[in-house]
Amino acid sequence: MSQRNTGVTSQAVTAEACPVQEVLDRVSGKWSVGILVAAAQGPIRFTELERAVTGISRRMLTLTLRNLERDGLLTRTVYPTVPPRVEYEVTPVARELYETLLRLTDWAERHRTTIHRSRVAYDAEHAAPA
Amino acid sequence: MSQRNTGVTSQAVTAEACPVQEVLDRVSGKWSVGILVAAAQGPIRFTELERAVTGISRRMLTLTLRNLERDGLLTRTVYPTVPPRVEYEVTPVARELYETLLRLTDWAERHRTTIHRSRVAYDAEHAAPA
DNA sequence: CGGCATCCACGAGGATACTG
DNA sequence: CAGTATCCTCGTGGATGCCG
Repeated sequence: MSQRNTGVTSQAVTAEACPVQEVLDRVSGKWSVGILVAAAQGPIRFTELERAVTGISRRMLTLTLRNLERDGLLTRTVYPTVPPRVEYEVTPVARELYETLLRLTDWAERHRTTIHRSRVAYDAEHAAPA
Repeated sequence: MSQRNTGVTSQAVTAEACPVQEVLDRVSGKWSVGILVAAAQGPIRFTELERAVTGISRRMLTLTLRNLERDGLLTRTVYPTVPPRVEYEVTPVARELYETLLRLTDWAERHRTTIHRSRVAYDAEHAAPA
């Protein structure tokens, strides 16, 4: 997820998969969702985001913020005060996305243990053939 | 286990984001969804998948397949016939995931033009300050 | 047919430092 | 405070070749 997406390898995966892929590409990048979630609570400042999204670097925060803004998922408001103050806020579109993301969360939570068990079983069967 | 992991880089982003991130990580990798969609139609063979998921390499197909199988999203059935025959089939859990993925598709389609316009506007305003 | 192993290219993203 | 710029690492995934 860079400002200049040179590697747009996403082509026609499957007729039905295209739109999904599109969303996934937009939401991917490991930080987008975190930022979206943090901003979903209400207007939030740059530094606040930096602290809210654990582990993100200044660079990636800026980059991801720009992308989200570009896609119309976040609005950027600059207050020309002496200590600069910038606030980010999710748009209605992003809020809708957030809602559907919640479905995914739900799915993840419901099957978390099942998946985990599946992994353990798989690993046991494939890493310890003895 | 000298293989490289396709896209399982789960981390702690934000308390609320964790589960989402977990799903996203599992579904990311650019091929998982395509494979899931192709397999959702019913049992499908390796070569069929290779053709169904446009642009995927043999390597990535195998890798992603393994990950999906490991997570219990796909079942792998080997028929010990003379020309080897392996069939992959989505599990109920994966089918549920597929359903929620459809919500995302819906979101993407509903806001596709909006987002596209937002991008154009953003680019116009930021790349051509004149 | 259905893989796995190897080599390699590229770009996402971390660390660090500087600025308005 | 809110970025921007630069360097560098390393994971992701493409290409190719061999094997059961």
